[in-house]
Amino acid sequence: MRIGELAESAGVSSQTIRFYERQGLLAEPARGANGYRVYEESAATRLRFIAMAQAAGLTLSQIRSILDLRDQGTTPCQHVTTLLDTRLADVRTRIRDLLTLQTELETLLQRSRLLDPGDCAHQDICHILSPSQ
Amino acid sequence: MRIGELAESAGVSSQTIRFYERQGLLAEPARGANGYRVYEESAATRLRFIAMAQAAGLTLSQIRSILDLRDQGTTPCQHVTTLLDTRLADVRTRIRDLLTLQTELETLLQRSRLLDPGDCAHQDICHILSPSQ
DNA sequence: CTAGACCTTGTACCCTGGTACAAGGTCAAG
DNA sequence: CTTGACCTTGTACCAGGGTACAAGGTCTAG
Repeated sequence: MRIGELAESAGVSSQTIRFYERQGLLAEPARGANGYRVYEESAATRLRFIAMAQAAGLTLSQIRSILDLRDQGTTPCQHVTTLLDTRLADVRTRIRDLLTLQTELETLLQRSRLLDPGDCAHQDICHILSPSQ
Repeated sequence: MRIGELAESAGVSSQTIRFYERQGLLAEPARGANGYRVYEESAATRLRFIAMAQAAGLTLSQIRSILDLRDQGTTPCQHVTTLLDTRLADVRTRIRDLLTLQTELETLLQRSRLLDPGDCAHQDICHILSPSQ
């Protein structure tokens, strides 16, 4: 399988595959007589794994750490669990922060409906976003 | 007021103030005989506004667009309202996405508790993150 | 034999909001 | 007169996940 076919089957670009290779996510593949990269089916599996892990919100370097364990022959399940746990905590924190921000934005927008732009003083820049809550 | 004092009073670093100046968020201030930047009180107001707008989730370039209107003598309220409206929609979308991700992560972690690492096959890389949901 | 679709490498760039460092100038206190 | 805290400019760098482009090689169909 050449890089373009692999890219096609994984739904990424050839450039992305070379990028992943540089990042250590994909091993350097065999080369044909012409110097073209020649991939085995396992590369497609690996790309699918990367996509799954990205969808779970892991970074490429975290994903690499998983793949490194696997390549060393270690079952990475415990590490994966730890990463997902940490990620879940981050997501929960982020959700809380965004809910707070949502409320804040709603308050500001309500204020904007009540305030008259004609009253917006120069020194405040804009009275919607002013310290006097 | 010199840059260090302004920075202190605004809770940012001197470097950040120079960065904002380069980004067009702060006008170039007057200079003392020694070449030092000399700020008026209005610079502190402006920095406070920037901090407020950042807390509302606006980007520096959006904040600059608000400040530009104000500097041209236009009341920026309508523009601010539009930006906050758009931002609120983004925040809501982001919250929905994160809630979906949270559920997904919980599902994966539950799966990790049920699966035996000893069963994790090499070709899957890790069975927790495997396509067979 | 040539067009065009593919492949190679290397390098630079995108965004965002800064941070870090170098090499030098200025000023007040001791 | 020196030390240390401050200031100046310019430049480069960080994460994260790629994308873009240049300049060239290769292969296949017509």
